Amino acid sequence: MKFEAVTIKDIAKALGLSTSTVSRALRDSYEISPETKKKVLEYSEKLNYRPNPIALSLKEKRSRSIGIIVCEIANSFFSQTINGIESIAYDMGYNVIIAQSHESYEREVLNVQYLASRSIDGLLVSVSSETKDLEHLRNLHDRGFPIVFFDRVVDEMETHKVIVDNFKGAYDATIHLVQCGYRHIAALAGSEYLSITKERLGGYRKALEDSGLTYNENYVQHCLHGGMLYDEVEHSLTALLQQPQKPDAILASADKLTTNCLRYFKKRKIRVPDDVALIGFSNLDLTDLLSPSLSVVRQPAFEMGQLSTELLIHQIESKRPVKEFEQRILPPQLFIRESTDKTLAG
Amino acid sequence: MKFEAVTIKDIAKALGLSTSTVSRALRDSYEISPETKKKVLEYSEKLNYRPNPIALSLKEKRSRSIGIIVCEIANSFFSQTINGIESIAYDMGYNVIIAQSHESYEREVLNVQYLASRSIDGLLVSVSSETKDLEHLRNLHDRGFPIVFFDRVVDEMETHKVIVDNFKGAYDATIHLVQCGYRHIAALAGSEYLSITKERLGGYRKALEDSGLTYNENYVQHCLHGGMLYDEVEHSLTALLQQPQKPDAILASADKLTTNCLRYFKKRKIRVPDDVALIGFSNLDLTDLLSPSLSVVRQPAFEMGQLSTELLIHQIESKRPVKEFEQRILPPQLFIRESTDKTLAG
DNA sequence: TTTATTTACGCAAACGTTCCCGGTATACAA
DNA sequence: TTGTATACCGGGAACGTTTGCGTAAATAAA
Repeated sequence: MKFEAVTIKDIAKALGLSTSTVSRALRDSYEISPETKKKVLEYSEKLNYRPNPIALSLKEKRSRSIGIIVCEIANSFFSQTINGIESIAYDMGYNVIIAQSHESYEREVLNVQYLASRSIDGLLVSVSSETKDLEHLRNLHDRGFPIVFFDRVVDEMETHKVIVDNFKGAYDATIHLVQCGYRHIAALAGSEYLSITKERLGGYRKALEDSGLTYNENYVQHCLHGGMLYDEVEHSLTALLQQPQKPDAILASADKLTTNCLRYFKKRKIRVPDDVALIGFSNLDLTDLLSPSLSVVRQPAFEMGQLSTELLIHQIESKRPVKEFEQRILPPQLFIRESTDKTLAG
Repeated sequence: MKFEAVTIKDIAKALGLSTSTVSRALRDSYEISPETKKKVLEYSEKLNYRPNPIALSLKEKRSRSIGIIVCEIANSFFSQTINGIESIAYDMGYNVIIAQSHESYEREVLNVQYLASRSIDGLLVSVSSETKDLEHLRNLHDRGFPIVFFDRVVDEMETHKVIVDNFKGAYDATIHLVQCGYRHIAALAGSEYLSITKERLGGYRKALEDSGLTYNENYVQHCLHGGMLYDEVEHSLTALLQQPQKPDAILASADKLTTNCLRYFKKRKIRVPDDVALIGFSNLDLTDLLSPSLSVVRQPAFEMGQLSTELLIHQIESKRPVKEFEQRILPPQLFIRESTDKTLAG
């Protein structure tokens, strides 16, 4: 089932020219006479000639395509980020190949290897929640391969990084809870390996301390798979609610964590915010339609995608090795809705 | 900024062998002695040799990658489908390249051209809601290029197609509304060009007739962009609610249509289902958490992705041109929740 | 010992493209 | 006539890989 495309050879043969002449005519070289150019252009137009990017990639050792590795595209934050990435890549003439790790370290490694061997020119990465060993990426990075991290970055590698101010996001959310009168604020966090988890917990803790509340480590639960598995969330929440002093508010630090939290409460007929308040990091477009509507910390996902891609392509196209790396920190946005604010409840 | 990978030549030179010998040793050819094989294997292991897929693609005229064209990945149905596609493609050793049309015909054409020139082996397509001209796809298809349509298929082309029983889905949903006592059932439909729109409206109409209700074309509104634009939905709903006899129930025939419908009602403080009931096609994972929880027709998205991919890869790997095409129809599933059933309302 | 067969490897072409290094023909000045 | 630009074009290598064919040496069969 082959699909024969027309090549430069076909054109050359048909026109009685050499491939070099046809190639040059197509690229409008000064060495080719106007008549020949015209003939070649017309004929290749007629046959709908398209240069073979595979052959070009092989020759030029670059493919004008970049790889993206995320945990899930079925996640509002990441699909919005991908849209941002695409918009820039498209403008700059790059193609985008998306791979999902599904929060599995093993899949992430396989994807990195695949994409690298596939001659992509650069990589945009948000690591999986299982990832602690970075050999698969460091390997590439050490050899000068352009990598940009976004959202879930890693401290151990010197590259461009684009993140949101997670500390501030969690801090503001926690302060908001305190201002609403909650005093027993628990945190439902993602994988301990992730940078975002540490930063968000940092903001949470600082806000408690600044508010004169004591930080209680029994009030912090981790879900290794970032809320992807409902059972994990259920287990963590059950643990939290079994504390001697039941928490009256919860800060969930990831999209799926937040929604699965809500699902748990609905299942157990726990009223939000009356029995327990809930605020979470989320980029869902539907938070206003949920019951109750969700207070969230929202990230500028589209912009993060755009910015990361600009940094990456800039590095790819740089003549000399890039040694100075930037870390861009974007502001999160706080949205207050019914799940924390009793006065809003309908 | 080049990234030099180790090639078969490097290995050959280092070991004093020819490239052919190394190549054969790596593929475990019977023509190579065990000792040579061992040497080659060990050395290439040490250097972490990876065959260059670009070179392979050029030689074999196939890239072991397939293209996907959907309108949006930030859409539950499509991201679930993509997961299904990926799962099969991964098992069969294929890589997947995703492109989004964002419901734009122009973007769709560009994507098709890009992917085709990129030497993909086959294409999985769900057309944009603007698409009526199919030249960009027919062109490829006529030359024997494997294309499989899913969900949004087109009648005009003879290929494998995987769809859900849209007629039945809409029929069942409408019958359900009738059984709940609604008598003035309107339909909020997607683009008129789409197969799914026609089929779903067909089911809606038949159900009305079978129930002794008259079909009223003023009760049918189309949104060209399938609900992507809130204003479009608002406009359509306003038109529906301005009918002399206001509808008491609405069947929305796409994901975004359904959620934007709910958003409209919430904004206007129209109570669901008391003022108007709502049921829609949707693959959201959060329909149970919405306020009110949504009655939906759900599609087996993951399975559709799997099935489409199996058909596509089968065609790609078929020795002789495939002339007999299958149309697979999967059953939709009806979920009854608060938005239509007053007895469930909390 | 001669001939046939097997074993183990190298050579070179091919995939589509670009580009360096030539070459030839015409025109014009010396 | 010779020299020398200029304009235009072709040959062939290279990118990394596979594979058909050729062939030397070693072994088996005669």
